[in-house]
Amino acid sequence: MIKQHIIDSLSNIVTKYSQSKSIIDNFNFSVEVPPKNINADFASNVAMLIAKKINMNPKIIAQELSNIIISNTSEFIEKIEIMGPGFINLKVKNEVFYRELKTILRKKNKYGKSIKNNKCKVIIEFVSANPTGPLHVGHGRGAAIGDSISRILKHLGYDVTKEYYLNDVGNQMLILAKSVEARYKQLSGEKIEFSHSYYQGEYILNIAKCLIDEGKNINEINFKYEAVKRILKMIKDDLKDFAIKFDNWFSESNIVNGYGNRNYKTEVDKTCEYLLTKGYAYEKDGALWLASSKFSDDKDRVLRRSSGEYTYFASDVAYHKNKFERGFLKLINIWGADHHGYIARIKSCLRMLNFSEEALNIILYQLVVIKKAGQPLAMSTRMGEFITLREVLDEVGKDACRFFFLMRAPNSQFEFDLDIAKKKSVENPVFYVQYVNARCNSIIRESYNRSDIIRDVESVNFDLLNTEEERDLVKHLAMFCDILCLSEKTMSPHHFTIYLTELANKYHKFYEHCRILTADVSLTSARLKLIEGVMIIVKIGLDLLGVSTPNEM
RNA sequence: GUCUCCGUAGCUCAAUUGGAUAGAGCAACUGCCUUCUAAGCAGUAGACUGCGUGUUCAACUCACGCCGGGGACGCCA
Repeated sequence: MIKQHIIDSLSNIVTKYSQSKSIIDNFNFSVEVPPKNINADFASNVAMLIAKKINMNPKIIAQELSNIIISNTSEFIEKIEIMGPGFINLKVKNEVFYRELKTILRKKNKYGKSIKNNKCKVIIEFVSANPTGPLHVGHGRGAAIGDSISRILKHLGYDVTKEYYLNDVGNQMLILAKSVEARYKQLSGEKIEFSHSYYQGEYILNIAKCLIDEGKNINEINFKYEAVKRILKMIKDDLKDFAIKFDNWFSESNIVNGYGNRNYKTEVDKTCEYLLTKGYAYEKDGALWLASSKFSDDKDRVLRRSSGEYTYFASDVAYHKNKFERGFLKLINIWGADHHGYIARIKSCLRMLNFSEEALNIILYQLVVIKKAGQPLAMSTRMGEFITLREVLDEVGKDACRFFFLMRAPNSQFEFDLDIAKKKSVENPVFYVQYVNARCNSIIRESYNRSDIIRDVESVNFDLLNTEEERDLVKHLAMFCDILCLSEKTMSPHHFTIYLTELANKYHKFYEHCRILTADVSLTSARLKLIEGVMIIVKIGLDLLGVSTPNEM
């Protein structure tokens, strides 16, 4: 957390400085890594912000500030320069970075763990695909994002629960049951038409075949039960091979039908009653309406249909209420962008129920466009036209697939060109990063043939790591925790794929320029420690993405 | 029509949330393996950041308006 340390030190200085100018403002200034052409480790824009406030020349302010900085932070700042319109550029002493490297080596895979010291209970809900068909690539993206965010939050110290919300009630279940039943009858020789409103996918046919093979009488078969059971098995298998494990599977039928006792009021009953008594809901045309337009929604929504059945929306509201009641202080939902119109509705409802709407954090990911033979494919579960996650997993493997999904910010839509993914699988960026670990490992193994190496962290002379490549690499390692915090702030794991690719690039450069195993024992020992540090960070980083680190490639 | 997201190199995407000369990978071209893994490194080429106006010391980033693409607007889930 070198950057954070600099921010803290600067804050103190700025506060005193502005008091001397009788300004009250804590200036939301930045400390960033400057562009390559600038010979500094960090740069701050604080002088320009102050200058604007009191209408003075930013360079003069920068000069005054830097005098104070240099006399207060001499233990870690080596040099200050004022450049451009008034940037304060800081060169940090090498030993500061070496100290951070030592911390990495001491803490190993616990490095960066719980730096936020926040044990807040968080529930993150993702995938939640309807059990009417196998997972497609869109679900895969949501799965990769959700799982990676939970890993990041866990590493930061949060108490995270991963949950899958299972929509196992409603119309779609009826259609599913009928679809399987129709296929079953066709296979049994009945000449019936297969409605275009049924699920067209081949998996429906396969389920029907299985049922035939089991030889049960048609009257004994509960088609809905059999279909959901089998599809759920497919989904769970796919997730398992995608290295995703949920802590909890939450069934919508619990909310709608209760937990078994039919006479008992269900959660959705209670939620709707509450809204009714508070005047947030009203009856009209035989249906129960939510007055969501009084909040941030653009119109009112039906909670209970005139048929007496609850809408999906009603059970979803009760479900979110249930999450709060289970004691979660922070709710994260990973939704496909097609749900965006839903946010205003659910948030306005949470306010009516007296829950904090800020506690609900919804991350939308743009849908994946699949391209095959240069043509974008239309996706529709019902038509059976979709690329399954399974297909992509089989083609490119779990690691490449996850890394690929996580290279983009959730909010940017991207094209998944299947032909490229298949053909270029070996040149996927994930291998570039994994290769770092394989190369490091090979050297470490080789080093065990020598008895003169200094293995103790405290006895190694890190000052010997003084080439440009080494300093660059150590500096990049020291940025790890900042990326961790950034990923939390933006709720996006893609910063890590970028960070790791850059780290790999710096490592490979180092590898080309610096021979590690040489006759110089002190230098060899220091470089081996640097390699160990790289391996630790690559391992933690890839772990946060759910990608493995093979020792040999 | 209303809302929303996106538009950056030939392609797929970044840009530390307003910072300095906009970066990677793939594709193309040129070099580098009898020493720790060439799934690598070095180099060349490739960008009017869709268009326009504005805000300011500073705009890919913010505001407004166009153009183009995705998505959402059910008593479906």
